[in-house]
Amino acid sequence: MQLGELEKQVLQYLWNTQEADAKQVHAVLGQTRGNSLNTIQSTLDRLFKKELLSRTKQGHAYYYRAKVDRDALLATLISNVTSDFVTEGEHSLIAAFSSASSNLNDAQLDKMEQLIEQQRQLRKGN
Amino acid sequence: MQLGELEKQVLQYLWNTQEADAKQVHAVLGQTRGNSLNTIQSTLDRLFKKELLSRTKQGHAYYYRAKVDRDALLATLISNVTSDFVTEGEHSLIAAFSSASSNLNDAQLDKMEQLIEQQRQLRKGN
DNA sequence: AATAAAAACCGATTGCCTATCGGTTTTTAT
DNA sequence: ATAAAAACCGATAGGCAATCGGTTTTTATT
Repeated sequence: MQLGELEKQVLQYLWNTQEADAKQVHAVLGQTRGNSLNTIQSTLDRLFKKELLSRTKQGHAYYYRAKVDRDALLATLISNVTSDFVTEGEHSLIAAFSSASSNLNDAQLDKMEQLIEQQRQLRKGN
Repeated sequence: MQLGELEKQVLQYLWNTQEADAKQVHAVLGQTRGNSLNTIQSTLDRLFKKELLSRTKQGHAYYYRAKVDRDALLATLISNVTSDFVTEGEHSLIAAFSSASSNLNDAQLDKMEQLIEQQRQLRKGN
């Protein structure tokens, strides 16, 4: 799944704003970029079809919300872009990590371990 | 940088084969896919221009080699696809992991930790 | 050097996707 | 019933991978 520039900006905006209709998005992004309201509408619709946004009709207009949070999107994008290079049964995030771990600094390595430990704790109860 | 299906296959092939000319690649990939030699040539050239392959003329034909290994490519791809969403100093893998860790099983969690430890060991020497 | 064969190079086409809007239809509110 | 708002439809442009035909350049042979 390929994301264009405007699509990314719309996502960013909705992560901050929770909910917005085309008009609002246009007021903020379309204005500065010089897009028409229609362009914003199309973009919202495209993101909706990609299942990245959800929408509900409130009164007259659709109100859009991010359906995935940033981290989940990152995980999806990473998975998409790496999956063809990862062998069956291997989790793409793990493969990705083993590919890129040398690019992490010590603090990031610590952070990573911390997240693992945290996840383990969560499981103890179940 | 967007990679197409054939481009990915060519890269995979060259990671295994070290070096090959268009004819060889065609014999292996083009044959089964039903591509012409020209198509393979174009693809090799495109990958060359993307700096993913290097080439040298040996005798008559160009011989291509992967210029980046799989891990480096994955790191680049991940960076490309996520860079617009991460702030300076942040690493997308960590963000992605914190979102996806709950989808990993215990063994995968162990594996992950193992990779971290391994990376730490690598650093001790430097 | 002349010629044939091989490989590289060029240019065009198709298909897919984002961006962009104009114009039309549908919905909603007054 | 009408006007305003929003949604929907369809079309165009631009970018990139895939695909090749055809031409030029290079290499090897006689």
